[in-house]
Amino acid sequence: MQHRILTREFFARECPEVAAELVGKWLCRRLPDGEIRRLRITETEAYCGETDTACHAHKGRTKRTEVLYAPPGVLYVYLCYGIHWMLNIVTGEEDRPQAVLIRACEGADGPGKLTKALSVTGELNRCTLSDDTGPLWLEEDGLPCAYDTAPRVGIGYASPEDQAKPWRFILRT
DNA sequence: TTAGTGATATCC
DNA sequence: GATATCACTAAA
Repeated sequence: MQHRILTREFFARECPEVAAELVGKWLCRRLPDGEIRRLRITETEAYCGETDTACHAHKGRTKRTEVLYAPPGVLYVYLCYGIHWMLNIVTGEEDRPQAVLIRACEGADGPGKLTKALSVTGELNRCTLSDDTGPLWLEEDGLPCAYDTAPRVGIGYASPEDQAKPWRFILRT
């Protein structure tokens, strides 16, 4: 099976669309020691713009959320609860704060475990997704895959309408 | 169910 | 400067 590396164009669309299509793709990471690890994405969530009260950027641009306004294909990595790194990929046009949270991969259930398994830390924040010579990239295998949708989790602070949005995408196995 | 953990945002 | 919050996990 020929794998194709996802390019910038893939991420230059509305984030629910990108989040849905990322399910079943391969997250590829070159570890600091040079070892390459590839994991299939099983779960994503979309965080979509200033109008989405669940999105970090819904209150506007700050030092932390600035990276969400970057061009598509940029990584947004931040620390949660002082322990866990969260891995996001910026989508949509530049100046539109949208991102897809990679919630889980095959063999790494949960966003904190995922970044631990791939040695993803704040060092990768603001990095641009690259090809297979860089620290992190994505591949597709061309196989169609089915997914289920569900409301997002852990966003109790968002408005009821935004909490109800089916912007969580889970690989159907 | 709850403790742990530290950056960020929001208040003095 | 201080403190309240947080897109989580592991241990019990």
